[in-house]
Amino acid sequence: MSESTVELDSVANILKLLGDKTRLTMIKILDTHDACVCEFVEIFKTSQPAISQHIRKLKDAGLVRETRRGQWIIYSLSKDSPYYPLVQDLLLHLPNQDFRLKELEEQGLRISCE
Amino acid sequence: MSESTVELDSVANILKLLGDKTRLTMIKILDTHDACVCEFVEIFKTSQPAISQHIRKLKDAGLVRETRRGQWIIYSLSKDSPYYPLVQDLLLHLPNQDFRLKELEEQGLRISCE
DNA sequence: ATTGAATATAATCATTTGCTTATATAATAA
DNA sequence: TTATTATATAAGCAAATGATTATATTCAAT
Repeated sequence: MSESTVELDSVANILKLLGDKTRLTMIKILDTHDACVCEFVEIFKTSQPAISQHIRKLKDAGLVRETRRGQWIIYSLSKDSPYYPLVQDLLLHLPNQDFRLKELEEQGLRISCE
Repeated sequence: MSESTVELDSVANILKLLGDKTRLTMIKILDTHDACVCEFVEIFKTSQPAISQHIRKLKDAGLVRETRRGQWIIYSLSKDSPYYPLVQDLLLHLPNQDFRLKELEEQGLRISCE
């Protein structure tokens, strides 16, 4: 069969991880654009530590990987995760979140990280 | 497009709900077989109130519906839920759980509810 | 009517979660 | 070297979660 199944317990963990509005939105955004912590801070109007902690969970689960670029750390979806296919299927059911990055650009806050 | 997207917040809630080993297994089982509380009690080797409370959450979210049959209440997937397509996609990534019902039958515990 | 079986609900409690504040680290710029 | 910016980490705390025990409800059988 073409569907790759994974351990049920692991899937439950992934779903718990994505069962959070902030993290789910992050992943949806990262599906189309890499981003840094400071951008998420703006988008979610919350504290930097809060964002860092969300990101760490996603990173610990292997869903996201980081690349340092100067003083910024750019986060992106880790496409080689065994859960990537599952996550992709999930994201199809979510409305596009590009408007959030658009808002940032209008405020001139997106460029600040590049 | 053919994909039906739903509110991101609602999806986060559904994922949180399914981000629990017990509930996720329940849904996977219900995808192929209706079941009653007493069967889940046997399968998960946990207390009856614990199972009832899990079921209530699934019911409150509209993922599951109940049908009384004598003294038993039979639970089944609610296929008209707006989240049914999402759930179906999810379940494809999970290993089959039929062995759990098979074990029940071998112990003669499945028939007890019919 | 009474008993028993299946299920639900309520109260309680320990654990987990997600935030906050405060502080540390790492890279850049002056 | 010192200051600044981006990010991480730690500690503390309130709220949410999932179990347990005890009790209520509902239907069936006697």
